[in-house]
Amino acid sequence: MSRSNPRVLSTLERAGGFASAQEVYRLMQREGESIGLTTVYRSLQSLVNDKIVDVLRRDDGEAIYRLCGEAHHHHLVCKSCGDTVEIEGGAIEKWAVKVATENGFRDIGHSAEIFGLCSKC
Amino acid sequence: MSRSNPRVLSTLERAGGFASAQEVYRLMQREGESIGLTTVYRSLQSLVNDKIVDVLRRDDGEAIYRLCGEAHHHHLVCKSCGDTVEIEGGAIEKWAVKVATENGFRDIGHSAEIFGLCSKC
DNA sequence: AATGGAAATGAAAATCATTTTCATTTGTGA
DNA sequence: TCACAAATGAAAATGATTTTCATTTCCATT
Repeated sequence: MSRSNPRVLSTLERAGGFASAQEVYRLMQREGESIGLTTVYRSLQSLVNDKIVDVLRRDDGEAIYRLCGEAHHHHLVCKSCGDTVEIEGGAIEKWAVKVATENGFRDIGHSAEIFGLCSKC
Repeated sequence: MSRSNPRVLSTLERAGGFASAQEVYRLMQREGESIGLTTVYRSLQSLVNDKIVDVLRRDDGEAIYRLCGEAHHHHLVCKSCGDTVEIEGGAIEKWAVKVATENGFRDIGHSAEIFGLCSKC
C-alpha cells in the first residue's frame, strides 16, 4: 500500500477542500510542484481509505474529493452564469437520516443541489 | 436530434427498469437483437431528455438508467446492491424554494439523493 | 559511509465508459 | 421513382482512472 503524499492533501485544502483528481494535479502543476498524476490518484485513494476525504461524483461521472469534517454544505447554482452560493443544509441532513432509517438504510450520505436564475441573470 | 429506438426502452423495462447502457446493449445482443452501442446510448439519452428515464451514477461512475414515474421524487439508493426506493420530498421542495428566494434566485429546480446501505446488504 | 530491502514515484500503456465522426441505410413525402 | 431528412452503427476520439514496471528515495542495520 502507498501512503498519501502530504502535498496532495495540502493542495486539496487550498482548493477549498473540494476538487477532482485532475484539478488537484493541474493546480499542483501550475504552482510548480513536481508530481505525477498517478501519485495524485494514489494519494487521494489513500486519503479516502483513511476516511480523511470523501468521494462524490459530478454529473458527468468525474470523481470529486472532499475533505471530511468540513461543515457539510450544499450549493445554490445559477443556471445561467454559474455563480454559486454555499448554503447550510441542516434541514436536509435530518430529512435524509429520517427517510433512510425509516427504510432500513444505514451508513447514510446524501447530495443535494438547487438550481435557478440568480438576481443578475 | 434522434428519436429513441423503442427496443431500447422495452429492454430497459425487461431488465427490471434499471441498467447501464452497456448492460442494455449486452442484453440486446444476447437476445439476438441487432443494434449498435451508439444507438443504445443515443436512445437512452433521448429517453432522459423526454424524462421517461432517470440517470443515476454507480459508485464507479458508470451511468445507470432507470424508468421512473412522472411525479417529482427523490431516490434512496443502496451503495452496495443498487436497490432503489422512491421517496417523497415535500420537505426538500420547501427548503429549496425558501433558500433560493432568500438568495434572490428564481426559476428554481433541485436535485437530491440519499445513499446508504440497505437492510439486506 | 555502505548495503539491502521496502515503500514511493511517475511515465507510459492499458482499460473502460462515453461521445464524436462520418459514411451508409432507411423511411417518407412529393 | 426521387430526393432528402432522420436513423444507424463501425470505428476513431476522448477523458478519467488504473495498471505496469523500472527507477528512485528512505531507513534501518552493518
